[in-house]
Amino acid sequence: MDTTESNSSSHAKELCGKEFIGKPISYLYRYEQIYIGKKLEPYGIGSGQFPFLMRLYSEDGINQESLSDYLKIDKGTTARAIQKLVDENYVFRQRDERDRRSYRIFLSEKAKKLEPDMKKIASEWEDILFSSFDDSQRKEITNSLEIMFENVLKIM
Amino acid sequence: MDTTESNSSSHAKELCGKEFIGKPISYLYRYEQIYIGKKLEPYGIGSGQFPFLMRLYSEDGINQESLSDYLKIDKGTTARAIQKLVDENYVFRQRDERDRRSYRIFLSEKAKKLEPDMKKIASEWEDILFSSFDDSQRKEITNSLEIMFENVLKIM
DNA sequence: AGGCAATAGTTGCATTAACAACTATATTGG
DNA sequence: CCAATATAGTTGTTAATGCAACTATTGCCT
Repeated sequence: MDTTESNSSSHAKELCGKEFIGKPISYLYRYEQIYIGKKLEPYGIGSGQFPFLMRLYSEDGINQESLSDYLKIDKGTTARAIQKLVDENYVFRQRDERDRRSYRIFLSEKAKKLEPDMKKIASEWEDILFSSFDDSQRKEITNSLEIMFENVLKIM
Repeated sequence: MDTTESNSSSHAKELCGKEFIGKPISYLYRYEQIYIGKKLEPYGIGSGQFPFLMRLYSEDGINQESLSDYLKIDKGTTARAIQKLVDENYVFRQRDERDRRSYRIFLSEKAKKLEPDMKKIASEWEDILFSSFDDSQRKEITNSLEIMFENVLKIM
């Protein structure tokens, strides 16, 4: 990969010798979708529902707004993902009597039984990503990614 | 792919107390799409065309298969992205006379003039991601992400 | 030469996701 | 209390993307 790039700004210069960081991030996202999607096939759901399910394992009974806020996913996308989870009997909605605009989302028994399966899928994906790193590097990288996440949050 | 019980369950435990690595990766990908998409609006193209344009700045005249291979993006997606770039006069196709199945993709003068603009968009995004890191950490993180990319490549 | 597998590209279809406009409920300020 | 505003959720539209089926060309093998 020997490329000669013209660098007409100080910023462009940084990009010259190496990859754009967007490339591995895009790749890791897209292939996680494929990997998780395949693993979820036997369960009748898709990769788009996975983050919501994982979030509910941590905090059952929260509403769609909270899910959207936490995952930073559009509330329309959240509405449709939850609908699919309802259709497949992974969660059910319950009107919040304190605020009748919102629904609280609860895991079904079926979903609760599958929690170990779901967490195993997540951790196996992590094991692939980190297969060449030791636990200390793993922590370091995870931490760096979360800081980058915060850096973007600050300006969005 | 290693899916042994001991390995994954020990890591599944780690998943309990902290974030799934997929969360920041997904976020960084989705918000890059939004950020780049907005920056590209004045140019009449979308975030989906950006990686192809960037790749062509490094290696002009390659074919769609090479673009797909390098970016690890489906060839159907590549076909449609290149079509949009053709429609907006950023690139043109030229039949490869040595292999008439393929087209070589070349940057137009318009695209060449905009190379500094495009690289500036890319590097400004990187500056946001890395805003709390020094150059050495930046290199370290970039390198780690590329290794994770390779780790996934190995098994896909 | 003829046939068959591989390669390059296109297109239909499905999923994920953002954005915007909309409904319904809640809250706040006169 | 009512009007204006804010919040929770839904839905239509669009873009990016992967997969699979298809066409066309190439190259290999007997």
